[in-house]
Amino acid sequence: MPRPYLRSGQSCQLFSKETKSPRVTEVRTMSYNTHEVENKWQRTWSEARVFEVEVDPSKPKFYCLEMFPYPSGNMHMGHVRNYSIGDAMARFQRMMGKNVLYPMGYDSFGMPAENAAKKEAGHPHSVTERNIAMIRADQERMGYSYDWRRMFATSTPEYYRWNQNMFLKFFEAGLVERRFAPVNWCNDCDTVLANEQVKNNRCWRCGLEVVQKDMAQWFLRMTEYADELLEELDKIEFPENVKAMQRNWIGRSQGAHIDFSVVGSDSVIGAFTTRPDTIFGVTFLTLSPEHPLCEELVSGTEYESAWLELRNECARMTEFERINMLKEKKGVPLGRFAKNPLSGEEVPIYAGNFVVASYGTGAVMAVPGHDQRDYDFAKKYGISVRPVLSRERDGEAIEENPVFDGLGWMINSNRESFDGLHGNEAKEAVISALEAEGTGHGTVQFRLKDWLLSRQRFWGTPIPMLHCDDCGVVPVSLDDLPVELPLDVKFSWEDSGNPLATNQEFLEATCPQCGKNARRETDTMDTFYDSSWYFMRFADSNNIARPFDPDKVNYWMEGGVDLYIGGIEHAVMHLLYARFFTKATRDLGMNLVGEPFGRLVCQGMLNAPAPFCVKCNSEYHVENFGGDCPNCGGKLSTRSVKMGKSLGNTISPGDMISKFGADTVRLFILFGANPEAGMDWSDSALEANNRQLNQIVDAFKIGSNIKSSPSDMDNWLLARLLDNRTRWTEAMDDVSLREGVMISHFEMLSDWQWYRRRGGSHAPTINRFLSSWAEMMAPATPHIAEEFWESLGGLGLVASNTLSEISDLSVRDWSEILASEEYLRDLIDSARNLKVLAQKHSDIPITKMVVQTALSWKAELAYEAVKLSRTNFDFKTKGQEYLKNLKIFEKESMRGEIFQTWMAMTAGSKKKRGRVNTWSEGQKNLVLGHFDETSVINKNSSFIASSLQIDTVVSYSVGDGEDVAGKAKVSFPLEPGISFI
RNA sequence: GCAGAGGUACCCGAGUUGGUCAAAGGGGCCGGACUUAAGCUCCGGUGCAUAGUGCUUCGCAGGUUCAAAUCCUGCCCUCUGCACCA
Repeated sequence: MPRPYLRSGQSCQLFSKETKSPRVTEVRTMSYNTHEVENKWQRTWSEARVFEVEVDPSKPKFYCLEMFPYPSGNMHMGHVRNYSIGDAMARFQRMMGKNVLYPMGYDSFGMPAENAAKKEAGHPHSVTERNIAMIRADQERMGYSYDWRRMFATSTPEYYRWNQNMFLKFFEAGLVERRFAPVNWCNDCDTVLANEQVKNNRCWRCGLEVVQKDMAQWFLRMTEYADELLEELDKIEFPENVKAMQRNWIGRSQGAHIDFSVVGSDSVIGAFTTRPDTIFGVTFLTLSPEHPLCEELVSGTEYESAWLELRNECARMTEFERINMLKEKKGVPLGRFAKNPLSGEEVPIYAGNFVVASYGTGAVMAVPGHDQRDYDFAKKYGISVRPVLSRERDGEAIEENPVFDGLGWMINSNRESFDGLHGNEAKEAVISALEAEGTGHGTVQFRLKDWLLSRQRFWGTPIPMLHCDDCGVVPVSLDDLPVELPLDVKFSWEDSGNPLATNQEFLEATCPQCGKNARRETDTMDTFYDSSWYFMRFADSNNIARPFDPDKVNYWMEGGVDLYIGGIEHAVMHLLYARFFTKATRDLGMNLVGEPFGRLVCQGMLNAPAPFCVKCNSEYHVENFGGDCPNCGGKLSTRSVKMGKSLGNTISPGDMISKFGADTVRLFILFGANPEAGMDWSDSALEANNRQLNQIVDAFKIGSNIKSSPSDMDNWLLARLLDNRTRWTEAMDDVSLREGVMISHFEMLSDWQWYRRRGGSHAPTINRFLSSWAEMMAPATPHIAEEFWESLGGLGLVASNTLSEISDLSVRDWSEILASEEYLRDLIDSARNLKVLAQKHSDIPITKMVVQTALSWKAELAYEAVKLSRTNFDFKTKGQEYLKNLKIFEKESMRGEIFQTWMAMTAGSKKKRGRVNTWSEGQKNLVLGHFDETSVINKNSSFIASSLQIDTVVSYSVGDGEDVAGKAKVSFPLEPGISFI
């Protein structure tokens, strides 16, 4: 049973306040008081608590989440786009009857708060609190439907105590490690960085060049999960580029670890290679200049100084120099030799600037015969080249440049049984031989490193560990959590480093093992740790006994977050950490799911115009608009580039809301581009969307004040409603928001306008149409939709209702009324074009249109053709035979014309397909139903006449009147001959 | 160099299981209606031709097909990520 969706006897008061102004009554477009409307509904929603949800196993759940923001002050347009997408989907899924979890929180630990605190000599805590209040107010102003009860900030002890709690559990499980390691250090930020946070050897945050330091650091053993992280990428619904980036980052490569013993020494050089099948082609080894063995090998020899020079050069090089220098491969001999474990050959050892210390073992077995880089190196230093793979079976291995680096057949092995093996078989044979002789083994190498977790910063989660002189490194006991950050800390530019390190009160602790004094760890956690599990906390935000209740998490997280929306910049870091974390907590028994995110949508860039110099190919700050290029003095043009502070081409959401209202901003954002696509900011497009919204307001105003009289158009309107809503539901379900909004905010309006133009005016139909329309508008423009809903007397709130039932419409066959209207539209369209042409042949203005519809035998033929086409009749082979047996075909004089018509209907010509293939279902129904074109045209003659701006329209079947302008011959079923007088 | 995404009319942008595609929608521009007047709203136009179903077009060049924006091959260009990764 369809749910009743209207209260009876409602009078319409839609925006009656607006009509007070005498000016407005003249203006045909209604505008509305956005602030009043938006405030009113935001208040109503909040009071009715419609967005508050709880676990309810009887309903399907939908977890809609946006990457929570770092609170840096006011909300910016990128946020607006992110949340407008999420909110539309959350609201849509609620309408679809889902139990929707849609939370918001703040990722509030991090460096910027420290810097701000220094600037104003305050505390990061107060800076953060203030910023959270600002961004939250902005979010509320946009009307986002969050369950605010679940809100939290990660910088509160209520949250970060669970960071610590889980850290200790990871520690117990052996996932935490403290070790000395060469780390990436940023002088500006005064802290180490994880590998993921170094971009082109620069700090991801401040851009300063990263230097290497050796320090004791805390690691999370993410590499334990490397395989699973890689393999499950195939199963999850991430965009391809994100998957590619993660695969790239994890960088699994399969190969062999091979030990080369150093001649005249006990040392062994382990090398990783993906091509063990080329082992017989090794003619030298290359170590990274930093390799510890280098020093040992050259110490006290004539080679020492050259090596030292190379090592120092590599160590002090800036990034720019390094890139430049690496165009040239450079190396020095170390004066020693290593023994190839399979061939027994002794090959020279080099140090090379191109060998990366941190990848693999920092040593490369060089095969110049089959590796381009090794080949170039060998040629430069006069080292021999030995090809050991052939392109063909039983072929030769030849030295060539560029080298052959594909898989081939082994040859020139100086041991039995290897020659003739190919590709993977060859690799396996070599590995088995190495394993049998204890000189190597098959192995997998990852580019992914363990997660370097510790930061030497204040504003983060304190790592809950203690340093005891007697017991060493000891975990804080679970009962002593949280280890809180002290609030009585002053920040200033003079003090560099971590204030925790000098805070006596914080530092002093008691060792839980021996009871003596201990020193607290002063490193805090990388803030990516905070965001690696926040989505699970949202399932149970206010739990004070544990991070989250497993039952709640398992309900909400089943299959992962259903829709996760955020920026592509987190493709590797956040998304990889969170995936790892979820698997780790799963293995601790805290949750069932292993992959945190189901469908991931990465919103596109938001661009805005900025001055641009074509010649210099660079963009400038907006203050240069109208001026000349600061670089070359040439004329500046405009280009759309990513919105950002550096160019000043930002748009303030607050200003836009004040000017046009939240609904217009949301409509613009959603209509401007699909979520994944980049989008350009345009003031004129924003204004156009505002006009569109005002037109809709106008439609509702007219629609609820109508004199009622039924007509055929009512069925048409309901048919359009059914079609639109079906397509809308599909589009929205697929997160194709642009398409969804196009239907709900554009096509619905133009259908409404056509209905009105055609004289539609029936209150029950209109009510039905408008109330469904109000629902369809709710995800994108919720405030105005709610206003419409109320004015129509709808029950409850659109925000909490499920979509009203329209299945009663779908049982009816609307194709004929749709086709008939389409016929009329097409007729007017072609007549309009023809009229222009006809006018050229006439000296006096055209006043009359004559429409000659096709003769009945043509309609009969069409009927036969359509009927046959429904049975998958093969017109090509059997069509002519069928035609010849028809009664009409008996008239010999007409056979030529009949044949032509039949062919046009069925087989078509080379260039045009037969009508049975091109007619829509509705058109076919018209043909089958013996659609009376003449009477439809005559019935609508005055409408057609006014559309075409002529006086009279007459229609008759060919032969029933004068053949004006000889148009009888072109008449065809559904394509009448049209002439103008 | 490797990987991923792309190149559609003045602009943005849909369309890519081949056919109803001269190609949705929006912006801009143009015309008409309404109006004292519009920056509002409504109707229409916006490749060329034409009293009609014709021609040319979807980065460039070929190919498959009765039929290509859509499929295949090669090339050019743009964006993004990774990069002496062994």
